[in-house]
Amino acid sequence: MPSNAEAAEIFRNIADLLDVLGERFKPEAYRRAARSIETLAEDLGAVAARNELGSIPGVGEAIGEKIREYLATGTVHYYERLKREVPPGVVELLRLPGLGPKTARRFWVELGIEGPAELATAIEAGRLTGVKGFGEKKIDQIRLALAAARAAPRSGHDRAAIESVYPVAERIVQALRAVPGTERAEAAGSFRRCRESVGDLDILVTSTAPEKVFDAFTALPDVREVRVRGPTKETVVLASGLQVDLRVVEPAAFGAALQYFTGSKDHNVHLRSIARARGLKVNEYGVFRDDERVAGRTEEEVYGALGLAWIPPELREDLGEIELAARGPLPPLVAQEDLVAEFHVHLPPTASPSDIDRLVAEARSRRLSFLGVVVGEVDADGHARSLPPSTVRRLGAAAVEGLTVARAIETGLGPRPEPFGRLAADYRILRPTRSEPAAFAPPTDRPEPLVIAHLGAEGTAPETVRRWIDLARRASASVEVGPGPERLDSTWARIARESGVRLALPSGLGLPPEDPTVAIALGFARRAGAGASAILQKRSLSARSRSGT
DNA sequence: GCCGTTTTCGGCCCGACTGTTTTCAGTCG
Repeated sequence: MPSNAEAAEIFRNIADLLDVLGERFKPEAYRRAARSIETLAEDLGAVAARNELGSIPGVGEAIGEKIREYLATGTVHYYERLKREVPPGVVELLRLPGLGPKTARRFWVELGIEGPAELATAIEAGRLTGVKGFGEKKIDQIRLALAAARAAPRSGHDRAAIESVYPVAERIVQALRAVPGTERAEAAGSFRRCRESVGDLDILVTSTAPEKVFDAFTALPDVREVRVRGPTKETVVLASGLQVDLRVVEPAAFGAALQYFTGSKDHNVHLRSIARARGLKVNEYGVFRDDERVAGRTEEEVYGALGLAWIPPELREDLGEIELAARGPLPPLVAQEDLVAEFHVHLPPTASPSDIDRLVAEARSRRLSFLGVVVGEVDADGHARSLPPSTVRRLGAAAVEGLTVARAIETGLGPRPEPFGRLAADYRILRPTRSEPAAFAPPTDRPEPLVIAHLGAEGTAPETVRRWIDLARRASASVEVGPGPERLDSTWARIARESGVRLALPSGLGLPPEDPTVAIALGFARRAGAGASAILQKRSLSARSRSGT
């Protein structure tokens, strides 16, 4: 079964092999294609069927042909040939930190070393001593890297889920903001772009006393190792294994540095080619014409100097956003202040009328205009439970000026469960079940589903998710987006949005202020290119009731 | 191998840091 992920993996492996073979530009070309394919919101097969492989950034004639070969046969001849040319162990050498293609190639060609085990033996036998370019420190470094790789064979390439990085980023940024001399401190990189997973955490600081910032950074409680420390950057590894890069720049360069360290790589490369075309140079210190800095203090300035509108970080993947920004300001993406409706709140079965009062009070203080509370649900075993009748009654009378209060039931597909027969509900939250593949038709019973939740539940096949999104479209329902295994990530959110399905985002009601769920859900929706109109709102509901029943 | 307000050929982002070098190569992001 061909998959985008496997195709990307093949092209990445081809890049590594070409690297070891000493190719100059092809490896990056294959990696670029791999990155594009990975973030594609659609199956390669579907794109190929429309004859549109060439529209994928970084995919041209040659790679397009290899994709078609892969889709048809499951393999790529070119890849198989390269694998026969290079011993597998030589590619493994590339995984060692500090050891790149040039060195791996030298080991292989000059010393006949064909893998990590042979390299270790060679070092212990003193075969590297006296070889040009290998001093004592370098050899020690390699020995340590080999030992680390033996102890944890697959570490170093793991990416952390963004929700787990949030508290870490928050803590570090706060700590650095507290350092005397710090003017600004921000997390950048894929974290700021709100990617689902984060490889390294990038932190950017402007300060009048950089040394103090580096000292505070090194002294953070969970720093396990300092990997690099220079006058403008430092890299540490936390106890969790997360690598954190810190850069300190002068305030006049903050915008340029933030832009640069937010990436993505492809986005930045594209920006620079535009700069060159205009006789400009972009780096992390600013936009320069000859030696004169023409922009740098803010990101808006940097984009402006290149003739572009500012681009939200979540869109910076070089997937067409730059071309859009060249034509004028981008349409606004959904923002925190658009999240004025909460459609999916659970209360414990023991909830009392006064719990309702508290919930309503919180909804008002958050300026929500809609509050939907689950009053009855069917759990995974088919057992139904509902809130006490007195609580439900209180809910019915809870609406206040400016706040609509609604009752929801949450069920799987199929006939409405009997226990809810007399329970008045305003809408239904549908929870997909994997065991109902034949039932992909819009339910006709009332109330109709408004939200499809828990869709990303672990183990759900992509094809099934696709069918649920299609069901949502036909039923005019929305799908939940956000972090965690039970909501959809930004790639799926984009697929949903592009097929006209609204996205349901949490409002944060009932969550502590430091909980990142809302920020991440918002980030995913923004990555999907969603504006406020793509989000399920109170008015989406009123529009439905007017046109329906 | 890709790509084009610099190009259909000839480029391919740019700088920091480390180690090994007396001026640079390799790696990394």
